[in-house]
Order: sequence, then C-alpha cells, then structure tokens
Amino acid sequence: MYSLAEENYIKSIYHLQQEAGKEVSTNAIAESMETKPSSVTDMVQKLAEKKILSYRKYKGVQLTEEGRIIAANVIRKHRLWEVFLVDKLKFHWDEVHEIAEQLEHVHSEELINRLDKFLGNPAFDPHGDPIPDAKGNFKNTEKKLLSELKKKQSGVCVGVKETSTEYLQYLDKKKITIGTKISVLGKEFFDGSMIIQVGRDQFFISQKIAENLYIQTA
Amino acid sequence: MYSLAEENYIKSIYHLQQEAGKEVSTNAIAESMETKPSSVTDMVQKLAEKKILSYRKYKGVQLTEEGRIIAANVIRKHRLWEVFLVDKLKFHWDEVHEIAEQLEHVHSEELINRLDKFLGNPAFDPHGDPIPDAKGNFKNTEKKLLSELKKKQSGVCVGVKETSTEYLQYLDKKKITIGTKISVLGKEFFDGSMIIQVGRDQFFISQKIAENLYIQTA
DNA sequence: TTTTATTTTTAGCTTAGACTAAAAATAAAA
DNA sequence: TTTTATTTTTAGTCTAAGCTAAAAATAAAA
Ligand SMILES: [Mn+2]
Ligand SMILES: [Mn+2]
Ligand SMILES: [Mn+2]
Ligand SMILES: [Mn+2]
Repeated sequence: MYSLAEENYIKSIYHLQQEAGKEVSTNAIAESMETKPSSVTDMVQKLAEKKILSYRKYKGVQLTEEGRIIAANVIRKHRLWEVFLVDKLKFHWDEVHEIAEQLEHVHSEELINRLDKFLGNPAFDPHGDPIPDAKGNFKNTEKKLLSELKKKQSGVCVGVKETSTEYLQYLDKKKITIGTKISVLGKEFFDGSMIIQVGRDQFFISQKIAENLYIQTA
Repeated sequence: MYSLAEENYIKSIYHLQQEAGKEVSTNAIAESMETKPSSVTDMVQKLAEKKILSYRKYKGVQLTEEGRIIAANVIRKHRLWEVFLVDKLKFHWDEVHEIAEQLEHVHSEELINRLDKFLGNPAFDPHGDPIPDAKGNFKNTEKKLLSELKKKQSGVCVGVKETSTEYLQYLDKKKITIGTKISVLGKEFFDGSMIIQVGRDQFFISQKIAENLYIQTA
C-alpha cells in the first residue's frame, strides 16, 4: 500500500511522462505538484528504492511497469469517482475534480470494482478522459485538438485537456460539452484563433480555447 | 479543517464519552485507538489548545460543543457512506466498516449533502445506528439490549452494539438482521444465557450475544 | 573553451504523529 | 497511613514529508 503522498507523486509523474514522452525532470514534477525540487529529489529517491521508478541522478525519472500500474489504478479510481459524482450525485463537471482528488486515495479493490459495475462500467469520465481497466490498460481513441483542425473541418467534442473551473464554465457558456458537434468556419494563421459553429451559434475563439478541446473527426 | 488523526481521536473520544458518561481517560482513548497513552497525551494537549476538548491533567478529557459537532459530522459521514455501500453497491453489512473508516475523512460539505439526498435521507445506518443531521443532532429512539429483556418479552432488532465481522456473520447465520422479530422463551439467571425464537427457529444464545443486540419493544 | 545560468542534489531544520523509558501523580492495598 | 500498583505525563527518539540555503552538476552563452 502506498501513502497519499506517494500516490500523488506517481500519478503526477505518469501524467508528465505521457505529455513529454521522455524522462521526467525534477523541476517538472515540482511544478506540477506545487512543491520544491529538493522535496521531489527526496521522494523520487525513495520511490526508486521501491522499484516504482528508475532514477538517474541529474537525468530525471521514468516509471517502471509496477509504477505505471499503480498510476493507472489511481487514475482509474479518480475517474470512476468523477463519473459517480456527475452521474449519480448530479454534480456539474467543473465541480468534481477536487473531491475526486481525495476519493482516489481510498484503498479497496472491492469498492472500486463494485463502483465500476454500479456506474455501468463507463469507458470515459465526465471530461472525456478514458478510464483504464483494473489491469491499467487504457483504450485510446484517435482524437485531436480542435486547434489542429483546418477550415471547413468538423467533429465532435470528446474531451478537454484543461479541466479548470474557469475553462469548463467558459465551455458551458458556449454550450459546448462532450458530444457537441463543432465546425471550423474560419481560422486565422497569425494567432491560431478560429470562428466556429456550435449548434445555431457562430462565434470567435482564441487559440488557447482551441488547443484544450479534444475533437473526434468522422 | 482537521487532520485524519485529529478526526479519529475526536470520534473515539465522542464514542467513549457516550458509553462512560463522564470524562474520558487517557488509557481508554489509547486502547480504543490502538496507540500508546503517551501519544494520546500529546494529541489531547493539542486538541485542548484548539478548544476541541477540555483537558485537566491526570483527570481526563471532555469534548467541547465544537468538538461534539466535529465528531457528529465524522459519524454522519461514516454512516451515510455505510448506507451507500450496502444499499447501492450491495456490500454486506459486515464488510463496510473499514471502507467507511476511510471515506469518513473525505472533506466536502456539498458531497455529503448530495450523498444524503441520493440515499433518500436515511435515518439509520446498516447496523441500526442513527445518522445525525448536518448540525450534529441525533434523534435517539428508545431501544434496549436484548439481554435486558425478561422471559416471554419480545421485540424487533433495531441495531447492533458490536460490529465485528465475526458477530455480524453469527447473526446472519441465525437469520437475525435489522427488523427481525425476536422473542425470549427462556432466560438463565446464572449466566444470562437465553433461549430465543427467531422466525420458526428456537435456539440458545449466550449473554455475550444478547448484550450486543439492540431491541425495540412494542 | 571559458564563463555564466539553470537545474539538481545535499545538508540541515521543521512539524505531525508515533514510540520507549523514566518520572510524577493518583488510586488501591496493606 | 504508609506502601505498592496503576495511570498519566514528560523527555527524548524516530519517520514521513515538507522547507531553505548552499554545493555540485549540467546546460547555455559568450
Ligand atoms: Mn479530475
Ligand atoms: Mn476527469
Ligand atoms: Mn462503521
Ligand atoms: Mn455502522
């Protein structure tokens, strides 16, 4: 069993590794955990001893297979709880992350398996992120960022990259949610801004908006 | 916000105070928390500074009104989660306590209010214990221990005092659960043992069994 | 290739919450 | 009312997880 702090480090490192592809730096971990690099060094050395990650001084860390599975399980719990909060307790999708941050650390295999079943074995969380199975396998769907679409292309919103309350509330205001069809009417190459169509409405969005929305095309 | 350790101490002290009536001793707390008396002294001194309890050296502790409310809220969360686990996730009543021990420390007012509503504002948990309201008020029903009943009296099981897996499984084996009607056919004054009737069955029970079952008479 | 800047690590401190062993206070027995 | 036993507190350690400041390594710039 891993401590709350350990689980949070493992999860953070997993996410950073997904983004970066390569080994994760001490500073990157410190930033994402909102802690100091020296604290990170301490922890990664401890996790390296436990064979949860491989660590080469000054070179960064990489999760081992064991570490990857631990991370996937924490993520699985986080996302299943988010589904519970939204589907069953009728929370809004921008209110659930903080609560799930706590619930993801409740230790009980049986609990999470029953919760999964109770929720109807969902494949995605309320933000469109995939829920791994009990062995830590993600099924990844081919999705791209809205910002990658060209003029006249269209697709369906399948997730968000950014999950801050501000961003999610912006999307709500614009009536964009998982499943919403979006068409690119125009695109400005200078700043990456776009004119898009959502339902009957047409409006302008900045690149920052567009590069945080996942789209699945035909 | 209180730490996990603080919440557990507060809850323990609350329960001990219910049983004992008077001030709670250091040793009693240590035993119920499975820790050492010296650790308890440290913690109660800290809680006393925070005005959660009153502490007189060598004399024991007593929760303040603030402490009582904190305790009631932790207990409220514990019991609501137990209802969730049994009613929604179909856990058996002897499997839920440990998981609820973790869930009770998830901090979110909104979560617990919505959970309460989702569960239909239950008044009792799966073991028959009352669930306090958000302000920490318990509605207490007049119940007595089965061991207090005399020959030929009968009543309905409304709760258990002991919640160990062993005890709950014994009750299951004997087909006793919340709502079961029980009649005392005979009682041995020497050792407090009884012959009782449950449904069509008549059998012998020891005093230890009888003094852990709550009964409501007519 | 030096010099400078950045990143990472180490050393040493802090806090919460546990522990052991010894001292002090209280309760029970003689 | 002494003496003895029990309970409680204090003093001093320990570990997990954080921090700051300084040293060491690496990367970037001159
Ligand atoms: Mn989340
Ligand atoms: Mn999510
Ligand atoms: Mn319980
Ligand atoms: Mn209960």
